[in-house]
Amino acid sequence: MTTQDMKETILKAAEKMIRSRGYNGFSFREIADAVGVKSASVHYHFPTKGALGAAVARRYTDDFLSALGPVDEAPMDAVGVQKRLHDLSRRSLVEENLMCLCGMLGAEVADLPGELAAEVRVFFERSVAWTEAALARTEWGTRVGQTRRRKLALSTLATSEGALVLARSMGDISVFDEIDLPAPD
Amino acid sequence: MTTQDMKETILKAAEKMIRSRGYNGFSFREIADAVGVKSASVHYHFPTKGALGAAVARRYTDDFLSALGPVDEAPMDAVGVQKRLHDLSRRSLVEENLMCLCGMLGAEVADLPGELAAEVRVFFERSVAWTEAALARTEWGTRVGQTRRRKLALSTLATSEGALVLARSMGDISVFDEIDLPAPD
DNA sequence: GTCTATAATTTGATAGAC
DNA sequence: GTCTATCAAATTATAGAC
Repeated sequence: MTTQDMKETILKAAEKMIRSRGYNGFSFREIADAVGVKSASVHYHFPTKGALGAAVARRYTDDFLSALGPVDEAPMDAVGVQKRLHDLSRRSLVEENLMCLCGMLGAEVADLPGELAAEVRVFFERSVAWTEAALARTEWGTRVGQTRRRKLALSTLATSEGALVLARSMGDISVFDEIDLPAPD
Repeated sequence: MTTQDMKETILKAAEKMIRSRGYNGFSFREIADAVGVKSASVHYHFPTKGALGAAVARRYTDDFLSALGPVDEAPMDAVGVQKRLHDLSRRSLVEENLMCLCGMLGAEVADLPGELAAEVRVFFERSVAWTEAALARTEWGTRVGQTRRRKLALSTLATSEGALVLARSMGDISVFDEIDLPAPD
């Protein structure tokens, strides 16, 4: 396995652990066990826990934006835009019972190393920006102003993050589907 | 200070720490320092961390439901009901920059002791039940069925929990107020 | 009830052999 | 690059003096 492959493997393992147990809920030793090396080797690739967390968040944000796709290929109706976003959360809940990485880290943000907290913020800023831009292309988006588009983007994201928390807390994945996204109007 | 007072003091300190840093982000020693005793004394009042967490959650849930007030004194319009709920989250964000205890614990739920995870679930069940019952008294609530009332209750709660995460993550409390609650219709 | 003292384990991180 | 070995600190929890 190349160095880059090992880095990728570690990032994947760390992402899964953070998304199910939080930043303070995993250790270098657990990561090491999961990927079949010793914890010193994990430190070789990522010097500190904060650096590992930040790398996980950067990669997650890039993957998330990639999964949303280019703005100019987004649905041309506002509800379709909302659904594309919401379905990403839904999929990770149904398929792996995982939180959104930044929904998890966002709750813990007051206790995170600065470099990681900064990445969480970037995730939300980029996600809001994507949604705003996609909404701007819809018929609804041309009728309303930028303020309204931003409000719908924030509201949709908040609903998705909260829906993950409720569904997992209540021990019933179907709760996620009982939750409605805010109507464009 | 009486035994009951000390228990209360410990519960308050623990609640604040969990709401800002999460269950895995506080320790018995920090609690002890905050209330001016030794960690062994905290163990005298709460034998394990799980028991302390569960006691914090029980107390929080009772306080939260008390703050909502009796269902028969809730607003008689659907939006008013939603706002009463949402304003509780807003207040703790603005006044103390704290998460909802169970929004925080809900994210971490997969890593919590069973007795604590059970209390988190109770919080959401009771909160949904209150909201459903309050909505049932409104004009809107009489027009729609129980399924729609439950959906609005869940959606409103999810939006509030998500709004706390976004506002704190983005380092801008005013984001909370940019987020719209789902319209009753 | 609170304390001192301590057990047993885990944590993030480093040094140095290979 | 990965390992063994280890460190210093922190963790949950308990025993027993006062």
